[in-house]
Amino acid sequence: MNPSCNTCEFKNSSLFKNCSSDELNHLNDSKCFNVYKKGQVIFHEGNRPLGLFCVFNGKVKVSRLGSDGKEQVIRLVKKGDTLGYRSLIENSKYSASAIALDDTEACFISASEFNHLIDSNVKVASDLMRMLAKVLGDTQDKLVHLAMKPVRERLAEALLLLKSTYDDKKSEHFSISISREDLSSIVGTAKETVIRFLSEFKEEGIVSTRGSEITILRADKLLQISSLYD
Amino acid sequence: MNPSCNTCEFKNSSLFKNCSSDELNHLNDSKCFNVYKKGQVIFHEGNRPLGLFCVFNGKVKVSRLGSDGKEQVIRLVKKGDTLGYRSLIENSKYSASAIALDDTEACFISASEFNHLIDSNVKVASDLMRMLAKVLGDTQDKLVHLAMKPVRERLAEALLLLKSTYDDKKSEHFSISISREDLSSIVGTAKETVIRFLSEFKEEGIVSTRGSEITILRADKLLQISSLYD
DNA sequence: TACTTCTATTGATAAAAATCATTTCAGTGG
DNA sequence: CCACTGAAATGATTTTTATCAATAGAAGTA
Repeated sequence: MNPSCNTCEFKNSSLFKNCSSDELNHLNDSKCFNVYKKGQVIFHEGNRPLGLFCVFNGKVKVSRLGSDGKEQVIRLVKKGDTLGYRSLIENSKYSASAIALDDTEACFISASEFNHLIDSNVKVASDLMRMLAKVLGDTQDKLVHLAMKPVRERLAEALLLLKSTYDDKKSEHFSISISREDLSSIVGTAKETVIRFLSEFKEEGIVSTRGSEITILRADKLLQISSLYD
Repeated sequence: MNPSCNTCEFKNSSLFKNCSSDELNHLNDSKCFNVYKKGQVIFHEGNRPLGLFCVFNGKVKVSRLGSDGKEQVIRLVKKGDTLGYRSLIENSKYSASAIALDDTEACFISASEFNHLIDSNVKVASDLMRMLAKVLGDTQDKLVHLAMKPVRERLAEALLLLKSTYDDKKSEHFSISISREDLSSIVGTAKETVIRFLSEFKEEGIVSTRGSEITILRADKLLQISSLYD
């Protein structure tokens, strides 16, 4: 159950891929394995970070809440991803919350452990820097698309993002169970608006739904729709 | 005219504040001082970065263009700021263009020089990392506000951003000459929409305009307007 | 099974913003 | 100084999206 860093599935792909065996053992001794139920808060906006999370399994949304209760998803996190490093680096409070979209397991690594690691292993530090640069680029993309694309195209893009993030190629068509509320928070629009365009997609045979589960039948068409403005 | 790194105004505040005198001399020998006219492109979306820019004077917008010709400003850059580092770190093409909003002077530092510096001086690397984290945070803020706030509030925010970025406290009221087109690209809306709300602000005595010059008379009111939803 | 509750869906309407058209204004060059 | 040009400003209209209201459907529970 509690995975060991030295045999972890993500040993060669995570932020810690350039750690030595010793460093991994050390991480393993100090880390703390946590389980979160769907909907549970992993960390909360405004709190001070005590360390970072390495997601072992599940799905997580990083999002911010407006005073009117509206939510905007900033990032989707999947297994193997690191979570909560930005505030840690900046030494500031969390500016967003992380909430499990599914039952999720994550290892917690303390701030001191993490800081020690990036101070002592230049490769990890430079991987971290590249990761930051990549996430910054992704966020800029989001910003530009939010400003320039209409909802229909952003919805197509969001569905493709869900697919590219969470598809583990186990079945012919990618399916995901996601509330319309969450989906609208990714797209940056109202729940009803998402539902309407989703219904359009259904009529066009691009997706199908059963309850809250959405199945993508024609990713090619979604790609076409999403990139009308690119 | 051509400033020396060792006596540069931004020696103690730039990304290079933790360089040794030797390192600064080395930077100085290899750097290249450039002058850009207002409206001139400093680097262009899609090109490969050859180095980074350290802005010595002027104002720069970093923005992306949609296929429909619409522009979205991602970041405003002022003197003392570094420009074009994200693509360099990611080793990818520029995802946005940098365009001078005013006559601008900037020093160009080659990629190899820069990479050598961050490999050899851990402090510079960690400052760079913190800078990335900060810019990422700012971009996430932008994203959330774009998704949640109506135009009137985003315009108030944009005016405050211009003030906080470019005000050098030389006069009682901050003034800036900016085209309505550029302003609307910062806010993420249409030119006419910006003009309408700007007219409202004028009627309310919050700003005044003369041609393309905007003067902020009541920053406090702008703050109030911009944070209705925070 | 019947009931309860939550969520998805659809419809009607209102609000916000974009677009198109026109007029006014400021700066530029003869 | 005046004509010219491009940008700012305003008005009218359309499009897009949000909001409010009601219905239908799924999932869990007694």
